[in-house]
Amino acid sequence: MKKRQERQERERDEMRQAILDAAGRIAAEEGLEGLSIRKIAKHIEYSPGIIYHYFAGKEAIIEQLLEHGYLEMVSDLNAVSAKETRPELVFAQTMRRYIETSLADGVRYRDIMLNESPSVLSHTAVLFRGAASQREALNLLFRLLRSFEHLKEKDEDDLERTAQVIWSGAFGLILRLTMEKDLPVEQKERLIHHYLETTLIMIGHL
Amino acid sequence: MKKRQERQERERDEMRQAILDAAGRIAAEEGLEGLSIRKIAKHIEYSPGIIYHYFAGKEAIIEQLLEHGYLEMVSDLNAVSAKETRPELVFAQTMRRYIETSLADGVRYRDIMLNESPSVLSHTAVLFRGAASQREALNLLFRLLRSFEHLKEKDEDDLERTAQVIWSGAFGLILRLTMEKDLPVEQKERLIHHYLETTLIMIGHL
DNA sequence: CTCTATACTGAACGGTGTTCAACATACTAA
DNA sequence: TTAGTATGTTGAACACCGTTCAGTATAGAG
Repeated sequence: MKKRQERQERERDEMRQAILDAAGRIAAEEGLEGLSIRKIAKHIEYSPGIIYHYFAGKEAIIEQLLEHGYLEMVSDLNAVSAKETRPELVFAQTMRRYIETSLADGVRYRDIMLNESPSVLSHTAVLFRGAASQREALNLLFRLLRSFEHLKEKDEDDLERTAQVIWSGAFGLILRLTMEKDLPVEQKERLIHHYLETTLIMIGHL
Repeated sequence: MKKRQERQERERDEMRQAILDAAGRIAAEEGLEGLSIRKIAKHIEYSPGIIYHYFAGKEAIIEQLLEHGYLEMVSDLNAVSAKETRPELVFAQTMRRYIETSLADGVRYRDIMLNESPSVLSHTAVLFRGAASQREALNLLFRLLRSFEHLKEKDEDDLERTAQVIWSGAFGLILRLTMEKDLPVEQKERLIHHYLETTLIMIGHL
């Protein structure tokens, strides 16, 4: 009978999830750098040591946390691009959503705590590590590019690199906008707009 | 007589510099996250407490460290752009240098220590905070753009935003290249090339 | 020769991630 | 049913960390 094994595994997963949930709540409230093993332990009402039976260490927990958040976001982006059909609009809307969601998350992680630079740093990390599981997002963008009429036959590798360049651009833009946190909303908007516009110009002339 | 005051001030500066030097050496050897007040203290053969007579805290030291490195780099870029005159070439060479120097720094900070993700994080921080004192770099890029014949009369704000978008793109590209550390050199090269090319296409059609 | 400002120490506070011997409990095999 | 093993769990300990601060030494001013 392997019922036991199943249940054991399920319980293990539940514990892992409980740890991740606690970690998520703490990170949301205090920022990533406010997250500590001991706090998680207190939250789930166990002793700190136990966490190492379920995760290799703090890093592993953070990694899981960020990966989850990031994948959630990408699936969100996919939903957007299903509604519209004109390539330029799909592109613009998707990228805009990506940028805005990232910024919103940034505020969530940053403004809650008064602490200045370490949190900025942690936000950078969020984006950064998110990007590590980013193939999916890149694929999305790749498909987006393919949907442009004049890129239908373009060389695969070239298009892939173009996608990377565009993605990197958005990535950098988000960092800059996060950084200059006191930039008026209106000016942020203009920067995003400009980014989308110039990128579309570029796409148009490939 | 204020000779005394002068000397006192000089000594103060020397101590500050000694602290920064020690911090720099440690950061170069162990990465930014390996840097600690206590290690600095040991390095300069003083007790940890004294450091707080010269700096507000660890953050302040790191800030100084990064700002210094970043400014050095920008002045380096200026030197490059003085030699060549054709706008496209100046642009390409400057951006390439920026990217490559950043990557080289990345390796210095990362590969020396085996430790995986925290150092990646710290590298991100290097670029990120560097960017905080980045007006200078942006100005450089702005002037670069102005040197293109067809942009001579372009709207100031528009060009400024274009510069920001381009800069952000490079920024993001560097992060991506740092991230995927195992990418073959040749492929990195192709990505950089592609970035420069597409960006130039974009500039050409503004 | 006091006095005061500055430099400096070293212990302490309250954290951190991580490890590990020991114990408890649940389940299997005899 | 019982002995034995695998798993879950604890709590103390280790070796760090940034930061503060009472107290001491030292050097220059009056």
